[in-house]
Amino acid sequence: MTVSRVVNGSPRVSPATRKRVEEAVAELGYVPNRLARGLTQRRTGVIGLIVPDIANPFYTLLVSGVEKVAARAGCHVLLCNTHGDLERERDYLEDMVAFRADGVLIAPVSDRSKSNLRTLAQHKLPVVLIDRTVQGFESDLVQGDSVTGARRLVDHLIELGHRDIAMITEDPSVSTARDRYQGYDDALGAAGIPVNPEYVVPSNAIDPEHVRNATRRLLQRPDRPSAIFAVNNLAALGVAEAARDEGLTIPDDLALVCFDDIDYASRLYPFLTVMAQPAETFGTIAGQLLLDRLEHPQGNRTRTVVLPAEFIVRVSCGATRRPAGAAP
Amino acid sequence: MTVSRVVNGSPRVSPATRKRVEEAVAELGYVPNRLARGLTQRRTGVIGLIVPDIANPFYTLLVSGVEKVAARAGCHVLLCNTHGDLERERDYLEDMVAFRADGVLIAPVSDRSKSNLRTLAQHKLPVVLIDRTVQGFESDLVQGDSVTGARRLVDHLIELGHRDIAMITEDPSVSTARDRYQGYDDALGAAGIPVNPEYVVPSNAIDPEHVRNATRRLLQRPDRPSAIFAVNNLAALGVAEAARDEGLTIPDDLALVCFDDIDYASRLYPFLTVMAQPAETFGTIAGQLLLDRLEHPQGNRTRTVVLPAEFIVRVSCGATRRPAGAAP
DNA sequence: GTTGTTTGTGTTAGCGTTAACGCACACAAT
DNA sequence: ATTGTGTGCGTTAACGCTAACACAAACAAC
Repeated sequence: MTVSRVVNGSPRVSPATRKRVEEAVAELGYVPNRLARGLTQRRTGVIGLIVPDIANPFYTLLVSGVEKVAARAGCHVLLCNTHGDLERERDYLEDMVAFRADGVLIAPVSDRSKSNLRTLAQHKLPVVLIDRTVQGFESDLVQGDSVTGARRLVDHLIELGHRDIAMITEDPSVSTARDRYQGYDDALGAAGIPVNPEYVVPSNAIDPEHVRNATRRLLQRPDRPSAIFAVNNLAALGVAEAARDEGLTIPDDLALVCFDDIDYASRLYPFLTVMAQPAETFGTIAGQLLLDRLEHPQGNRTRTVVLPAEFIVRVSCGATRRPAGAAP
Repeated sequence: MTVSRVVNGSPRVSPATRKRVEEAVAELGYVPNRLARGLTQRRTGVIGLIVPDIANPFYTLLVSGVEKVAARAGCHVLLCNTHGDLERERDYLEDMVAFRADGVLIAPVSDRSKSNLRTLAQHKLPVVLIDRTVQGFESDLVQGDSVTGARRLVDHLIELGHRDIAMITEDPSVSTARDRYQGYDDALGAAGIPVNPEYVVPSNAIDPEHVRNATRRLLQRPDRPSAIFAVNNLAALGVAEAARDEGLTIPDDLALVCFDDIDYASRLYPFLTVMAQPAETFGTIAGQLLLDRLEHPQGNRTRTVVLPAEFIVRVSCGATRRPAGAAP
């Protein structure tokens, strides 16, 4: 018990005893067992972080942001990668309960994650949703403004003279895909361009190969579009590969814009015109919301933070002929 | 106890009892407490993963690989980001002991991580080093062949006619930096080119801004080099930015090669000539080594796996004028 | 009918902490 | 001298699980 008091810095220990304990701790290499501590305290200092794809630069930065605020608060991150798979998501969420994580940050697979999330609610684990909402599930939330962002991107294409604008999207059960389609639709509508259903290509945006194939088929059409709005960065990557496959040059033969930057790619060579979301900030804010809720568990009202995206014009949309001062 | 037997699938339970327990579990939403289980079993199913920079695409893919094999084995990953900071690394390692992680995968900061790692050895936590060795510390290890890879890259620059070849490197206490310098030195030596110490620029490769500034100074010299070998992908990124700052075009005014690909960047737009290491495989192999050691704790000999890198010629070295079929 | 063996279930103790309380001692106030 | 107030440290029990053993009942073997 006295050891516990020393380790936890309780003041009710005499300096002499404290010193003796500290010496013993140092000599024996004693490290307190946080499992045992978690059992008694009902607090583990672990938070779960669940994302569909760590390797997607958007989520990578998000993870990085979460880790940063967690570390600052003395918390640790259990990282889970669902690969967009609902079952894996369910298992991971149950695991978070089993490990008695203090809370969970999750970029859910889609609206169908709702039943998975109820497990958490049952066990009273605080949750913060990131990037994607889940219809019918209320909780703290950090998201971007997809409708406005998409509108802006497609408006830009229209201003450049494009009228045959396709969208590579993903399942409408994903809130961001829904919202971005809405922005696309709004932009076309405002310009008096009818939506061509053949130009709205559903795909699996988590997998660039899938996008690549879907886009190739689109580009092989006799009435192929002159511009493409990709629902996110990895979809844009698939489009770029498909264009190369088809011998088309971006932006000369095909304009391309998308949501989410691929920052290292853009810094290396400023190619993609994007709505860049502050991915790391998504993570830090979400982390703070969760930590805050851990400190004030009584707080009842759910909070929503909407982060603005930044419109960055580079080469792929065709607005500029080449990147300033760059190769090749 | 009977519940425990049902949950763990022990055969010594009657079907009737098993059914009753399962029904109760479902109805109550009971989820076994893994902290308590960890306490009795001395096994948590958690492995620690410690890297210097999650956001570096190399480590991101590595993390992804580790998570994949861990998940397959029913293990979970505690993710730690040291930002190349020795103290943070020490704290994290101690935390891994505190959480009674079953083992640790670590890409250490440098040779100076040795004392940090001894904490683990004391507590008999299995360790697998990834990417970087630590002088004087024996353990399982997964690494690339940096000497050969660097030699190949610099040989390539020499074949293209370059003689004024600089290297952006990092602290020689980092094994990969040491090895890659060795390859650079070997290549120049074999070509009879003396090493110009002014061309060997030490930098902090974890921070592209730092590299950028160091490279700008290098490029402002009257005898600026015609080619640069960057110790890794993020260093190359700093070089690319510095070149843009100085109004130089890559590869026309400056050739650039580096270790480690930035895969999404390269797929979007094939720019960098690199030695591409199989980053995800680093993670999966390391994970397998650790899991194997968890199953066979008696195993004594440490194992070393060396993974080959792939030499990929793209635009930045100047060997080709433009990427096949791509823009702009 | 005695002696094993197997099967299903219960009991006890212990994993390493800490919350909550207990108690001796010192020191001050009445 | 009595009462109160801290201070420093120890004891007990509990967190939720499982290893190890206990034991009754059923079933087989001699």
